[in-house]
Amino acid sequence: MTVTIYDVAREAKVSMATVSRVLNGNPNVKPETRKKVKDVIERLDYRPNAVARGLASKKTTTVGVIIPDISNLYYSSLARGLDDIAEMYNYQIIITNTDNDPDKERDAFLGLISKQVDGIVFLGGALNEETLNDIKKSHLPVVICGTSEKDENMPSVNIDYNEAIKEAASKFLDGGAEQIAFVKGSYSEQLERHIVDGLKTAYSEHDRSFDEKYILSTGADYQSGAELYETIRELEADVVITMSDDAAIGVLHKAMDHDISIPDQLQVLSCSNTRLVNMVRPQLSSIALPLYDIGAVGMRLLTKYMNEETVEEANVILPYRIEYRGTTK
Amino acid sequence: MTVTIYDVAREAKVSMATVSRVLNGNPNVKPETRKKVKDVIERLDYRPNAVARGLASKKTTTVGVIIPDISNLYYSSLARGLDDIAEMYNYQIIITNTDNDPDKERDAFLGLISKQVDGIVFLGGALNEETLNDIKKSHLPVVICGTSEKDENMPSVNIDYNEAIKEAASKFLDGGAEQIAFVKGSYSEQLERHIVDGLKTAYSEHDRSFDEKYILSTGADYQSGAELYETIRELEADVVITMSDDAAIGVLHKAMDHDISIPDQLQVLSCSNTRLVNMVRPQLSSIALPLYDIGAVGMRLLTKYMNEETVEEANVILPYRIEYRGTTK
DNA sequence: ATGAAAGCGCTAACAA
DNA sequence: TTGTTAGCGCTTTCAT
Repeated sequence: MTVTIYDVAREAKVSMATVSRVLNGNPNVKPETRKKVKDVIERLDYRPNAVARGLASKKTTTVGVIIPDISNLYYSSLARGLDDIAEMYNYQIIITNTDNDPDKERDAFLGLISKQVDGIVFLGGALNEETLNDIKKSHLPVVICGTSEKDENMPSVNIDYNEAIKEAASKFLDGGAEQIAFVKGSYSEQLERHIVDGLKTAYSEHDRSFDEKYILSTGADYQSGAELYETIRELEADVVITMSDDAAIGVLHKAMDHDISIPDQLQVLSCSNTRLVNMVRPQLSSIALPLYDIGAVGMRLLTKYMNEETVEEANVILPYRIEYRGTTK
Repeated sequence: MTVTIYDVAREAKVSMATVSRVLNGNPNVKPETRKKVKDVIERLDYRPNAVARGLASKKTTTVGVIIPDISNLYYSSLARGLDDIAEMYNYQIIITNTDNDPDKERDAFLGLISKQVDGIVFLGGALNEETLNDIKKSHLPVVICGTSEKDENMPSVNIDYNEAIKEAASKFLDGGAEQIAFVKGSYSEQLERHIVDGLKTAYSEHDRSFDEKYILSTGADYQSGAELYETIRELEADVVITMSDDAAIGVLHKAMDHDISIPDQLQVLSCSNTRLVNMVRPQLSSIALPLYDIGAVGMRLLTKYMNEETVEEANVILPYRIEYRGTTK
């Protein structure tokens, strides 16, 4: 049979309360009692049952992670940052993939609730309205990483997309770019709005106006990018900015297949900077999002909420860098 | 306050036992009672507390996943397959990264045990001896995916590495290759042995013998591959087989930087076939491991153990394909 | 078909 | 400093 706190108490000739105290580092235990108990714990190879603990204390030391697709480098990089910090604070993470499907998202959320997680991190993708309401009703600590939701009043970690895109677009425009096309993935509307705003600002600062027909919509994968190339050519854009690295590489390769010279005839900039960027030739220019850090900071932020520490800033903005490589002039 | 099974019982004017029965689909409930209870559940928006359930039933419907690094495409592809099947069977997964560090691995395992997971999947990497013993002692269902451990008597899902490498090597040798170098990552010794066996068999079938100095050791990342190129050149190998796609691409790019013509002067074959293979030019030839399927089948296998179904074959071998693309003749 | 009651293994008042 | 005891919210015999 499995050894319980009761066995330890009996062997150490103390009450289970005392064992519980040494387990939880409660200072109100005489050092010699503590030692005695620890010895028995060691001898019996006793390990506390986290489930029982969770039931009694209403804390499970697990946090739920809702993520579109863990096999996507963008999200898994965020997730890795999360997990490292979670581990540091002795939390474990339950991951659920949603493919950005609202139904799956909701199921994931309800599943996590029933598992009594202490908090939830929402990674990337679009948070749908209904889930958002569920979250609010649950009164659970929630942090959103790498995306924005509609009313931006939930704790979050991001970069300043608006500013990043503005900076990039300005530079292209300064360099004489004719027309910038922007390829969005399946991100949140809010995030998209920031980006379009950035684009518009850059244009207007150059006394031009950005036509929304240059906003292209597609999947975040290589194939989607490749398929989009035709549209880009028809639009006669000479710069493409994409959300995902994969899509950027799809565009890039397709363009090269058409003997378009990169970056002279077409410049490509992605917005992720996963390690894919170094694996193509020419190397992909990219807005470097500190993905790992976003995840890590997000988890740290969540621990603050879970421990009811005071949080100075609920909406953390992390710095970005624009890495100009071979696909830009 | 949160609504409990007791509230439902009271409102429905039945005992909590009956509520529990309808919750668990126990047939011994009069249809009209069932309906009454279900109505109340709906009305109160009652959701069972999985922690309490876990404590009472000794089943948590969560499985632990021990993985070297979730931000690695190889592992995250496995993980995605896992999670999809887990979801299908109503399990949730707790993921812990180990970086192949034995200490982290052990901590991860102990953490999962204390969380009372119903089973564990070990994904890739090397399973260290001590953890292996812990696992055996725990009597928990465990499945190993995408790697082999020493005594191959644990349930596992893999491809036939030996055969795959033999086939690939034979083809190179048939094509007049002078010397094949093999680049291993940080995989299990057992797996490595299969691969070296395959290599040796291929050589001996060509009346040659494989010299172990052509086995190169490095990390699984791009940079490691790039750094290895020098060694490969010194060894005068004209074929490189690597475990990871990243490393292969590193070798590839470095070789191209040295104006080595691919595949004429150097052929490169990786062993993963993650979606990176299409993102380099020339496209990377690769032994296609059905990563998603390995994860999915592994999870399915685990559910069988957890439900105490009979398992016909504990060591599943999935088919592989060799995709010859631009980096091989 | 339904209910009563005893746990599951722990935490957290409250007493002492 | 330590022990007693009452739960936490559910499942699961055992009666009825």
